[in-house]
Amino acid sequence: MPKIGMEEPRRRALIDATIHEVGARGGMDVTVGQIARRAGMSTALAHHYFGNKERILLAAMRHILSTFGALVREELARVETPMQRLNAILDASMDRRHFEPETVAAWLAFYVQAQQSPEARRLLRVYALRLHSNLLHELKQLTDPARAARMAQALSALIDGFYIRHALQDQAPDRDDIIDILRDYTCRQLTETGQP
Amino acid sequence: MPKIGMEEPRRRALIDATIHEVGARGGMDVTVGQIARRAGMSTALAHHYFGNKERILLAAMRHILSTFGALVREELARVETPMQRLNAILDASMDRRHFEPETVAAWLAFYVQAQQSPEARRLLRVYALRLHSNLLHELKQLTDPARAARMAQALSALIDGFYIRHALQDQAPDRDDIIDILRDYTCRQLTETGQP
Amino acid sequence: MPKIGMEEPRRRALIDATIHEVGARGGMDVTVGQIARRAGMSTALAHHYFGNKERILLAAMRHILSTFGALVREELARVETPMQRLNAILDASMDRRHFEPETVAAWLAFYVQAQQSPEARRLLRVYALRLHSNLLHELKQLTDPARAARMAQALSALIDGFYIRHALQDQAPDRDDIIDILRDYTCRQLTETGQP
Amino acid sequence: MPKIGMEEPRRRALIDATIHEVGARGGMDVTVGQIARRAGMSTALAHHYFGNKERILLAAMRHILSTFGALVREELARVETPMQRLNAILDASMDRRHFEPETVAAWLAFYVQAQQSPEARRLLRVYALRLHSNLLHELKQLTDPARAARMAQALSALIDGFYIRHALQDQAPDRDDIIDILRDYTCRQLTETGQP
DNA sequence: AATGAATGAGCCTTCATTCAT
DNA sequence: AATGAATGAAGGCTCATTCAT
Repeated sequence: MPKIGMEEPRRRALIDATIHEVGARGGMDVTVGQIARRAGMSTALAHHYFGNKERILLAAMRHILSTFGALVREELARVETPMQRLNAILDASMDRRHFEPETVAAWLAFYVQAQQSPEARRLLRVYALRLHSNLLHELKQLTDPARAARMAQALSALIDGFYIRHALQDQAPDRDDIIDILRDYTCRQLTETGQP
Repeated sequence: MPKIGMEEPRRRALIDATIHEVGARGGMDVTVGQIARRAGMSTALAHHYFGNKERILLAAMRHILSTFGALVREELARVETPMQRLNAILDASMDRRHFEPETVAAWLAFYVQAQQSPEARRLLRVYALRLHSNLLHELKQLTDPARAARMAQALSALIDGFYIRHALQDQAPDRDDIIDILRDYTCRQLTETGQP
Repeated sequence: MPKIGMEEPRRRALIDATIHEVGARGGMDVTVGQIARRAGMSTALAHHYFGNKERILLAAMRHILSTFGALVREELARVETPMQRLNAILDASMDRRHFEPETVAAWLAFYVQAQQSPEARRLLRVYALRLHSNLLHELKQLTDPARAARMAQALSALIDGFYIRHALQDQAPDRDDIIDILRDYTCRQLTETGQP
Repeated sequence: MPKIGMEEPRRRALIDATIHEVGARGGMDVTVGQIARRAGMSTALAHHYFGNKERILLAAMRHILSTFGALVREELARVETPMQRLNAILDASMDRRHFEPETVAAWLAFYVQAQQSPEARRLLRVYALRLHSNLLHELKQLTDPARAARMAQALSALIDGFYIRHALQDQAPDRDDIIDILRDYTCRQLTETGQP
């Protein structure tokens, strides 16, 4: 009985399965078979919908990044002042949902994948750039352009750094401590005390 | 051509080849064949010396981490005051040699590998712990324990964060800018303008 | 050419090919490639249906043993008296079909395999036990329990002994002579001329 | 320090190691490396002494068979009458030394090997022939030629059959029971009670 | 006499991908 | 829409054998 309009749910199921599987295995060395099985279909169908493995992986990556982007946008929509908006970005970046082990592992795996796949690289650049420009936009209203730029870079690095560390080390600070550190950093940078 | 005492040079050649190959391909999905070919020997010989692929990979990882550790120790040996030593750690962490594209790629790949291989995980933890305790040791002499702890975590994250970003994004700040940011961060943290 | 329901014929083809190949080569050192080629398919498909080499070999062994068992049962169904049934077992054991060189070689190879594979050992034990209990059941109705037991053991050993010798030596007696010897043995044992 | 006159002990060590290794692993799939290691030398040396693997295996087989032959000869030297000599052959064939698990396994493995290697086949034929003619020689003095021939075949088969069964099945009768069965068989055959 | 070094060939197994139904 | 069938290609690993010392 040929079902109709199955394309969307099937694609979703495959993307979800990919993220779970990549996360569970902790790397990109997942097989189409594993993904398809978890998604409850045959490998042939997976290929039917995505053409090849790389495209499945890219779709999953795109999904993770767009989820992240949506979350930031959502948080930003709620607040007004630059300082609030800055904090909103940081909060969103540290949202609990990103810290689910599977997501973290998938994220890290995609980082590596990006070195081999130009398209993955492009996607990651888009994410990095957007985070950077989001931060920069708010920071520019809070301090001079040079410092704003430097802070945006530092905050981005902190976010990625904590993220990656969280993926591997039990001794990494937990989410609340991280937010404290980020707030403390911005706070001190914005407090005008010229370095002697 | 001497036919004895080949073990050491062969192992070295394989380790170097592994790092280059992992770096060049940007991931752990290198074959023993590729490594062996680059090291100028047969795959059988590679297996003869290391037993299996994982052990080759781990040896390469161990080499990278110990190189990193040696560099830090070397820099630390040159200076005296806590502040100098702190800067020495940061400088060493940002040493140009770590930023050769192949090394960066290998480093990143090892991070992923660590999620699958307990031994890789252990190695990475050792590195992270050592960096952290090195930083902490100096920071404790410069500020109160709570802030020292927080700073050590932040600096570790910044280092890893910049490192990972450097691996992927052209727009990542260059080494000198990174050092500026790290210095600026520590400087501001250590300048007593306490938040109430 | 129908593309569904291929599993059964494929498995059969692989089992047959295994027996032929093991028989032709005279040992278990057959490769999956050889088996698959003879069965007219790729090695990948062989693995698809059986999982791994050992399972292919075990399936072949199981097939040989169950063929043997079926033959005995078939012969037994035809006759009535204990003596007839005893002879039926001996006849079936010496059936021409078991003496095809390939089957003999495969049989022998399985005996060796049994020393390494617990499952193979189990299968062979089941065969030996069944033969023994079949013999014993009839013999008990023809003589006292002690002698029945001893005869069952002797006949089993004779069957296996002739079988193995047939596999290797041209000078081994042929099937009819073997049957004569078996009959003569039972006959004399059952004729009451007790040793004092 | 080049040792001299090492050839003999080295060869012996390799032969012993082969038998142990084949017996321990229960098959001919032993590697030259395993044999050499157990014999306490390098694989290169093993090749130096025997040329190739097959020759090592054959030497081991030859050793087992000649040990068997020597034992029979030894036993035969001790007794006089045909009946005593017949029993001596049977006793020697069932000697405890043959039933050490390693020897049994090696024996069985050689049987299979014989299907692939003409030389192994030849060796085994020699053994079988010698056993047969030994038996025949004595039996001819105890009964008519036709029965003697038949008995020789039956006894050979019984010996091999019990041997092979012993290798695999716990339920096989032990050595003493086997000897009882063999004696009982000959006794009844030689007792003149014409079959009706 | 003895061995570490070295390799070519081969085997089992996996996997992405295609095809016919 | 969906899948079982099927495979080519490749990868990790083993091993008998050779060579130079």
